Amino acid sequence: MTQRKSRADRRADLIDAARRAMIRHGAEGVHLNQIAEMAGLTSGAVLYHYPDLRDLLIEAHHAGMERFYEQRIRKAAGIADPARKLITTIRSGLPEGPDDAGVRLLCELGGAAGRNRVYGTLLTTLFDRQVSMYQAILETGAAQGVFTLAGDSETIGRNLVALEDAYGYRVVARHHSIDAEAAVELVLGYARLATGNPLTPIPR
Amino acid sequence: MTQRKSRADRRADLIDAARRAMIRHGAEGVHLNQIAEMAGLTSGAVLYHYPDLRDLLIEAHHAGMERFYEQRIRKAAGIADPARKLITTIRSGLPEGPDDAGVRLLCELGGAAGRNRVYGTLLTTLFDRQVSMYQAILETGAAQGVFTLAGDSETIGRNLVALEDAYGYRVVARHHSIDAEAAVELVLGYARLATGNPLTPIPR
DNA sequence: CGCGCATTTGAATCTCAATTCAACAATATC
DNA sequence: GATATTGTTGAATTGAGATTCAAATGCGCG
Repeated sequence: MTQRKSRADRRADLIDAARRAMIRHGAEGVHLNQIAEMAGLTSGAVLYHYPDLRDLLIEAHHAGMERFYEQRIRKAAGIADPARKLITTIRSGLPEGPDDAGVRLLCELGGAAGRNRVYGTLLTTLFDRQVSMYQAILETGAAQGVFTLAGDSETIGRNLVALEDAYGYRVVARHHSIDAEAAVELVLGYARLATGNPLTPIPR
Repeated sequence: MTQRKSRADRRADLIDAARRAMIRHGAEGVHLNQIAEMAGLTSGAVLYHYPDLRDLLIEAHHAGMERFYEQRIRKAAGIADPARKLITTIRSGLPEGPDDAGVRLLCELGGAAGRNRVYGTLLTTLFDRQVSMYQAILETGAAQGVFTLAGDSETIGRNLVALEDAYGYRVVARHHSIDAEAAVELVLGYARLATGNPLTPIPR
């Protein structure tokens, strides 16, 4: 038998297994057995912890978003210079390649969000948090005089998140000319226009 | 029995039924019986025309995209003034509300495009066509001197399509403050920045 | 140690959608 | 108007995945 675990540990495992299974099989096409297999358990054990599969899927999506957001914050955490911070943040919002797990999961959710209120709310909340994150960077840069904002910070923030989203989809769908690098450059291009800062990859 | 129809007519009906069924139940969660019911037939009849369901779904997605794209072209067709044409085109790329069928179907596809090459290609192709559409408008406006482009037309076109995409998702997911109107205004805001044209709703 | 509870299995069962197909009905063909 | 062809049904079958549950197993604890 598989290593026996405490309730909390096992639930954490299952959330992670569900996340990975959804990336492979789709947010809605995923099957109980696939999640069980990912976790190295039988379907009965999964059901023991989550009698309603939907609860597990929601928790898994929630966890995936939290992980995605936290990672972005962490990557930009130590950077004081607003220009460098903005560049780093933009990079962290785009997939590293077509198989990037974090972005793939978010993409899976897009369609379901139109039919499912819970998923819609989840995605909407993430969007707003990311906008706030950008606003903070933009306002700081403006206050320091390194950014000359071409509009209010909320609008620019929204556009940055929107562009990331959309180009993330392109990368994941394997657009022939919009790969991970090109996507970064496209978003950076808008950021330059909106901040009046050259945002060179390695600013002095 | 339901009215009997020719092969071609019935297939057209089924494509439309599949499109509507997918919008209601999801691109991947849709069932044969739901499509049959939408078409007013039994599952056997559907299978008679499409032994492999996937073929029907692909054709339905293809038709949905074609319809979406053609509609955009048609709405802007008679307009000579580049500024008005750009405004109209932007409007036509965004959903009219959270239940907009055209955009809903495209959103459904986003997640699947990462796992399914056919869907990925379909979406990528649509993206590129829309970019070309915008490029033509931008270039015309620049040639006439009414637009002062803040970058090359391809980049601006890509950003316009990307913003439409992303805000379309927000509207469909019922974002509390980004409704259909706000989405139009956000994309227009970028278009103003990129073209240097005020793009007022009713230009003289 | 041994009791008792929590976790997991595996097999049996249930459920529901896909699939098959013989029979039937509408339409076309001559 | 007879016959062939095409489209459709409805009922039977199959199959895959969800669900249930008694039994087995590991673990904490007195």
